[in-house]
This record gives sequence, structure tokens and C-alpha cells, in this order.
Amino acid sequence: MDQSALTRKLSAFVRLSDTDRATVARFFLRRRSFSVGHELTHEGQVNASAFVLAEGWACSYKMTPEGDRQIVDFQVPGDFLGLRSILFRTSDHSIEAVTRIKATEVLASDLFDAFAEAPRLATAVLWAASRDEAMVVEHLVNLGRRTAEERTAHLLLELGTRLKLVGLADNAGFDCPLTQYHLADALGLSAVHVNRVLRHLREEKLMTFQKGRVSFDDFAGLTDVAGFDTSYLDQDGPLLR
Amino acid sequence: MDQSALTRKLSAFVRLSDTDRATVARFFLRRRSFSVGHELTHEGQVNASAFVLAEGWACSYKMTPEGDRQIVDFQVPGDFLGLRSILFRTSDHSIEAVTRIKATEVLASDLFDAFAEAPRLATAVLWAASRDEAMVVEHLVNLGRRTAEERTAHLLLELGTRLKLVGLADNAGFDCPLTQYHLADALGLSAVHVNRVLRHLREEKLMTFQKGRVSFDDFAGLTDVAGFDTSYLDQDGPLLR
DNA sequence: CGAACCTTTGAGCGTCCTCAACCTGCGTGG
DNA sequence: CCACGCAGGTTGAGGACGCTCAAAGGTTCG
Repeated sequence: MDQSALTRKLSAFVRLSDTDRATVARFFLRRRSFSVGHELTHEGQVNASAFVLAEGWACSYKMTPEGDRQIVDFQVPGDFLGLRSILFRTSDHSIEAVTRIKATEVLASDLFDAFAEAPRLATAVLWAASRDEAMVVEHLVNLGRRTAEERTAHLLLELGTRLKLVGLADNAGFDCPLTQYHLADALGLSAVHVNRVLRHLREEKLMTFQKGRVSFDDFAGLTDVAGFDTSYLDQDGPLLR
Repeated sequence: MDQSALTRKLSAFVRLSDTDRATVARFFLRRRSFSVGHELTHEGQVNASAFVLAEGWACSYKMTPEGDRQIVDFQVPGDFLGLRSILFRTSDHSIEAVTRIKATEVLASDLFDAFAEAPRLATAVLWAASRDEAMVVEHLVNLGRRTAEERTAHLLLELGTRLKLVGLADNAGFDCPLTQYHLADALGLSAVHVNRVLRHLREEKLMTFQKGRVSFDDFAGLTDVAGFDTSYLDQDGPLLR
């Protein structure tokens, strides 16, 4: 995936002009690479920068005083990293590379300049931020009101849907670099229990999580189990205005 | 509380000029009242409006297909209601009045006009939106990684801190119109268990939740139990720039 | 002054946790 | 080239936290 991942995602929301595309292209000048486990932003860090993820997977998380980790969200190509903390004195969360990643730094000033030049793009970026928040809200519902099995299915279906938007998944499944520990940290479960849940989903012939690959064996059945409704991802064709 | 709640909150982040204050004041022209239980926004509603809460309490929530409710956040005077869904075709959540409330409607156009006239105010509003998201993230950590007791203490400490910002609480406690059902729906617990947790917190002489009043009997001890760290609320004095 | 709503308490049960052990695949270095 | 270490995955046993069901007081408001 190169710069097309971001434009492809934003286009799901707003029809972008050539000027808009050119402006987005400028975001991709300062491209950098980070190795597995690299921490792009640390909780408490001042003046953290934001990035656009071009290739690979990342995750954002917070730690409790007891040393437990809660993953807030995973980021896939086309997603922003740390957009929210741009307005905060100190970042309230950490961001870590799950795989080796390529990302481009976006300075706050870049963003504000882009807003002035391309208001349509500004709208699209604000939409992307709102969508990020909507995903966090859905994760909250996941943890608060769904069982371990529903929760797991829901997360993997969401990731599949998001990856489809940038051409990295289809209804059959997607390549997934996450470990069961990652899932556990995201789902508020223990890794041991995640393992049992995945086994059960496999036995029920709903889906398979193995060898870096998620396979949806029964997409409709899985969607039903998870109570998965894509509307919070707000991606059904370019918006009005 | 009148309009001062919003300006008071925003001032915690940005020093507002008289012009900014005047612009904020214009938000308060279309003031409306809603009775207890009134639903200001419904999940799935198209073109929902946003409001600024002037008086009373509200909550935002989502329902699962099984009919369980997850409260995402409570809103107190000075908070925005539904700011996020302004950019969405359809709202991804519902908003309900917990008490009788007074709120003023904010049209998307109002907001964009205000941004053009008072960029400093725009920054402040974006900060408020980021802060809202940071709170949702902290609630996620709450549900994923804290025990029922820690979680309950954390939520009530957060509400206390937020209310202090608009002059409705101090370290002794605050008036709280929530029922144990509200707490249960926000904390991902059953109302029965919330009741037991509250009893335990009372027995431990940490805090009391009774008769519409939250009393912090041992503020330091409670903060410690909850692992409560205010930094995600990002409110330590006006920002740079 | 009744009804609806909220709070409180008990009993039994299930989901998910912790601890513990063992297996696999892989990269590294002796 | 094998030995080892290590990260990740798998499975079992026992226990705790929080749930459901049930029933009874308390409070508030029309």
C-alpha cells in the first residue's frame, strides 16, 4: 500500500478533487520506517506528532498502574496515528508498531495549512477523526455488554471491514499479524481465554484465526453471533455537501 | 448554571478574548428545555443536531441487538451533546436527558461560522472534542482492565473532577442525580452488583453514594483504589499558542 | 395513597481468571 | 549443525468475580 490507502479511505466519505489529492500527496513526503515494537508515542509524552500509516499494523493503548495493558484500537494502512493528541499538551496514550511499518509524519501545521487550502479535505479529516471515535465507542460496547465470543468475533469482523475499505481484505478473510496476546489486550480478556474462544469459533465452523490469517468460514453466521452492524463505520458512499 | 459553564470549561484550555466570549454567547440564543427521559438524539437518526448543555445531566448510549444498554458517557453542564455526529449521516448513538435539562441547539453552520470568526474558539472546541474522546478511551480502560470496585470509584471520581471544572463539585463530593441502574449501564455491571460495590465502598469509609449525593469520605484513598490519574482530562491551565 | 421506581439483601451458578505445564516453530550462537 | 532460548499457542484444574433470579423495603410523585 502506498499513499492510495488514505485517499481511498477518505474517498469513501467525500469526493476528493485533484487539488485535494495533491494536498494529501504532500503528507507523504516525510516517509519513515519503524521496526516491530517501536513506540511512536508514549503516554505522557509532550508535543507528540501524528502520522498516517502507509504500510503495516499499529496499535494504540493505555497501561494501568498495575501494569495491565488495554489496547484501544488497531490501526491499518490509511489510518491516522495519534490524531487526537495533536491538541493535547501531553499524549494520553501510547502507540506501538505491531509489524514493521511505514508511516509519514503529519505536523499540526501541515494539517492546519491543508484545512485552509482544501476545506473539503478538512471535512474529510474531521470525519476520519469522528469515525475513529465511533470505533472506540463500539469497542466500549464490546467490553461492556458482549460475551467473550461475541466480542472476539466483533473485533475481527470490524478489522475485516476496515481492511476491505483499503483493499486488504474480502469476505473470505485477511492476513492478520496479531498474536492472541494482542487480542487479549484489546478484548479485556486473558490470552488463555482468547485461545479457548478462538478454538470454539473454529469448532463451530464460524471462523479460523491461525498462522497469521483470519478466515471467515461462515460470514453471515459470524456477523449474527457478533451482533455486528457496520453502520458506525459510516462508509456507505460519499456524503452530501 | 447559565452560559458560564461552557466558557468556564473552555477557559481551562484556552484564554478566551471578549470576542470569543461574545461568540459563545450567541450559542445560547435558542435555549430549550427537555423533560426527564427525553431522547434528544436516537441511534440511526439522520441529520441529528448538537447541543450545549446548560443545566442538568444527560447521557449518551448505544443499545445491543439483545436490548442491553451501554452508556458511553454522562454529560454535565458545559458539555457538548452529539458533537461527534454532526459529521455523520446518521447518528451512531442516542442521547437522553437524565434530569430535566436546559440546552441550546448548535447548528453545524453556527459552528463553522464561529470557526471562521474566532479561530481560537475553534481550537478550543476541537480540544473539547478530543477531551470527550479521551474520556471514552478511559472508560474503555475502565471496562477492560479494572475490577467492579475500581471502575465504580473511577467513574465517580471522574465526574467529580469534571463537575469541579464548572463549579458544581468540590473534594467533599457533589449532587448526583444518577440511579444505580445508570451506573450499572455505564460500568458494564448489573444493578445488583453496583449496589453491593457501593455498600463495600461505604463500609471501607471511602465514599458514599446516597440520596442523590456523592460524598468522598477519603478522597486520597479512593483515588488510590481507583488508580485515578486526571491527566487524560488535560486541564492544567491554559494551553500555549 | 397507590403505583412506579429505586434500593437492598440472599442464594446459587456460570464465565472467565490464575496458575501450571507442555508443545511448536524459529532465530541465534556455540 | 545442533543446542538452546524465546515467543507464541494449547490444554487442564480450581477458584473468584460478577450474574441471574427472587423477594422485600423505601421513596417519590401524580
